[in-house]
Amino acid sequence: MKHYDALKIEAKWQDRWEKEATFRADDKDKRPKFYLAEMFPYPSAHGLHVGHVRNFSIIDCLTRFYSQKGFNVLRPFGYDTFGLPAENYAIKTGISPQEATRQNVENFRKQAKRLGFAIDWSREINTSDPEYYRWTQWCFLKLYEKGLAYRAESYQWWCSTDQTVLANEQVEDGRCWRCGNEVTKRKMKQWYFKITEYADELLEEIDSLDWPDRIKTMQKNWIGRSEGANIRFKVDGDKYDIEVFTTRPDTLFGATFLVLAPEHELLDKIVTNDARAAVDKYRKDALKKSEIERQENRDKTGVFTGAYAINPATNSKIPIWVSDYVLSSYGLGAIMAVPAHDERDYEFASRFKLPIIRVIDPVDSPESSDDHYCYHGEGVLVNSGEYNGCSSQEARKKILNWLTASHIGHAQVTYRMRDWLISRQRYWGCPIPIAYDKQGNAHPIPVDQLPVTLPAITDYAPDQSGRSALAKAQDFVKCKLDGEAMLRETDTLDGYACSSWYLWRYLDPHNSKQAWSPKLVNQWAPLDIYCGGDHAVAHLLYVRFWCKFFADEGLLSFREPIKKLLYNGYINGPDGRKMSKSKGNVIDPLDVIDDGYGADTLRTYELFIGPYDMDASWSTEAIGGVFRFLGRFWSLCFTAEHLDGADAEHEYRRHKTIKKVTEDIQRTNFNTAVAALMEYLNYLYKNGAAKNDLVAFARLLKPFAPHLASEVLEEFSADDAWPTWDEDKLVTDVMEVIVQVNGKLRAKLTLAAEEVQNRDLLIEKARADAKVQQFIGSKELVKTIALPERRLVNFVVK
RNA sequence: GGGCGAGUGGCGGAAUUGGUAUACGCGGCAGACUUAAAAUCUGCUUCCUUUACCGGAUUAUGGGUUCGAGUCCCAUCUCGCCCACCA
Repeated sequence: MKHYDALKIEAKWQDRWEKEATFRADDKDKRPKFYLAEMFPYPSAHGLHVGHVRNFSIIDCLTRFYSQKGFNVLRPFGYDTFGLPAENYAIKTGISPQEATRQNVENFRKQAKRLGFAIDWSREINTSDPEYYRWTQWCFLKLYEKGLAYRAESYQWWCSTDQTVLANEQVEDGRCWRCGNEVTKRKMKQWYFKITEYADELLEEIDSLDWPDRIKTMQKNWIGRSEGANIRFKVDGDKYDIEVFTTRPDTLFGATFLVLAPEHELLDKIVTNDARAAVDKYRKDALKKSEIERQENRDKTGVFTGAYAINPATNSKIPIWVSDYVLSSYGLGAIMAVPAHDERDYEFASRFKLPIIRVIDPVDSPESSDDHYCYHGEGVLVNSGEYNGCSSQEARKKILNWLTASHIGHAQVTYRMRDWLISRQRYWGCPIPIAYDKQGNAHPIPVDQLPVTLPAITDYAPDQSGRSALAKAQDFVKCKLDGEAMLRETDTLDGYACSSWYLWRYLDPHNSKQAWSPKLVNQWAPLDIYCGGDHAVAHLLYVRFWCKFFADEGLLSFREPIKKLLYNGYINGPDGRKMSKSKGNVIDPLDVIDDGYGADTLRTYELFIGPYDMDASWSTEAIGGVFRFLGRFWSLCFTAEHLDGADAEHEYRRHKTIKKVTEDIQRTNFNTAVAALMEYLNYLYKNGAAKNDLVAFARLLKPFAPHLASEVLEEFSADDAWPTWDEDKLVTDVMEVIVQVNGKLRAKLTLAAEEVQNRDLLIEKARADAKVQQFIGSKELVKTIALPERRLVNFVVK
């Protein structure tokens, strides 16, 4: 007895697809283009996991769907290979990151091929390939040329385990995103990309994107735009001014003290001799605290600097304090404290017995306002001289005008987002193409000398120096530029730089003259659909930033790189917990295939498991249901007798399924598309199937189970063109009508179409039903709702 | 603390503009085939009452709008995610 031998079928088709390069995309094809990609994977030593399979299967389903619909589809694949795991592995084992990466990539490629994805393998890219990172370096130089890559010294997040600085996007809850270690601040000279230059555009264009609202909100929060004012306060009896940022210039009359962040540069200059010792100690302690410690203890602490400032509105002397509740990295690192209308300032003022002056009364409840020192809403100004009686909104404008006219302040927009810190004190990354002369001035490496190749070394471990292991490679460090001896930059680029432009390299992957040809990229990009389950604010913000920059450079003709984003959920272990080796709940997708289920079952199951954007738990039982489904289709095709032709009922079912599956895939409701196919198959299984039915079924199934579908289409000598439905076939002669009494279902009638269309006849038929009669009885009929188009009648009785 | 989203059988989940709640799958029960098991096939499977029919209840809880509410509105509870000393 023959049976569904998934592995045999899959080997046959994978072999054929490989030999025929079936999925190679043609740049010259004139059909409308469709460009899709998943977020390329970091090829770990563990190989593909079920999360990758879900992610790749979503894109593969859409790739095949649009391809079958006749689009010129491009779906590439690549590897994001720079990063800490390979380097840490090298430190542990001595196996070079180059070698480990080579092995991991090979394994990933082999595994991806066993899943039968419709990938154009001729476009494979790898970010640690010198031919790739040569152009990452070129991108860096482009940004440098325009002043958007710069070097500055400041306090940055430092991970003492990984011995490197981190970008703000890589610090999660005060911990390193890689190792989970608590991070602290360290003052270092570092390279940055000026992403804040594009903050407004990045914010404004979010709304135009077909992205999940969740991700859009996260990016908006991350950018965090605030409108307000910068205001200068004179330091009493000194030459210095302290400038603060506030969103509420209307509360200026209530500013009773200033607070500086511990890192503020004027702190040293204004502190009085009496206070110096206490201030120095406070600053030292604050910098030593990790972010976790700062968050755990939110009790306000602080020290008086001994100095005073002049409130420009009241001309009164107000004390200047230092406290770590003011963040050095936001605004100007200094605030005017208005304790009557800001809870943090209120807490601080209460603790240190500082004056509190109310300057805004709520409009609706002026009597009770005495108890509400911390009223932070809008209202009417009091204790504010000439502005008394003015609404707070109005006062905001008036006071800002006065500040501007008298050169004390000006309107200011501030962002929560900071510039992107890109240097890493690690070996396994793209070298920054910069060298320094004897004076320490930075010089870009000329483009014709790229790539600056990462040298092979043997000792990868970073030390406490804050420099990468590259610093020990003397042959690498020493170089000559225009005959002048220089020392190379030994920090490497954040891996996110490598992934900020790969979506364009895919479109011109073998170009040795340019990072990409604008003609080719503008032809294929922007990406029509992108899918991933991570990097909501890091990668997905950076790639938008680079897109805008290169559009300004004339190298791209679009300003947003990704039209539609699908953010897929995770797949947890059968116990509902995150899969991890230590919990012993890891499902290896290759094991699932080799157990006999095959790739078609695995892929279909992962799309059927639930809505693609929700987390799901693996079920070792439920995958059997999908295997049975595919097995039944196989046996219906290859072992059963086929009907000579399809009757009206078969045609109705077929067209209904075509419509449902087509619309569901377009709506990315993959799970219900599979359910519709199961329902159709159950029908065919019971009632027999004609060749037409099976061919249509195979075409609809192909995006989910491409091997089996190909096998069936070959058997019936049919192509894979996406089937279309005929609305006429969905209209039936007889239909079921729902009859309700007081909104409750009481009868289902089977009536001819003409009977339903005739409203009076429909009501008559419905009312004549014995069951309906029973519920209406002798009660008074108040109203009758009859909706032929909804096939529904509702009798309302009293 | 602020913002957003969600709550449907034993389980994963369906219900596209308010119109048959529980599609599809898993699990469970019964039966067929078999010496037996596996596999496969058939039927049943929201809950209560009932041998069965009939009937009643039901989409976290309470209220509202409506001929009709899982879907809309208000309140409450629970969970999830994001932000969080951002001036």
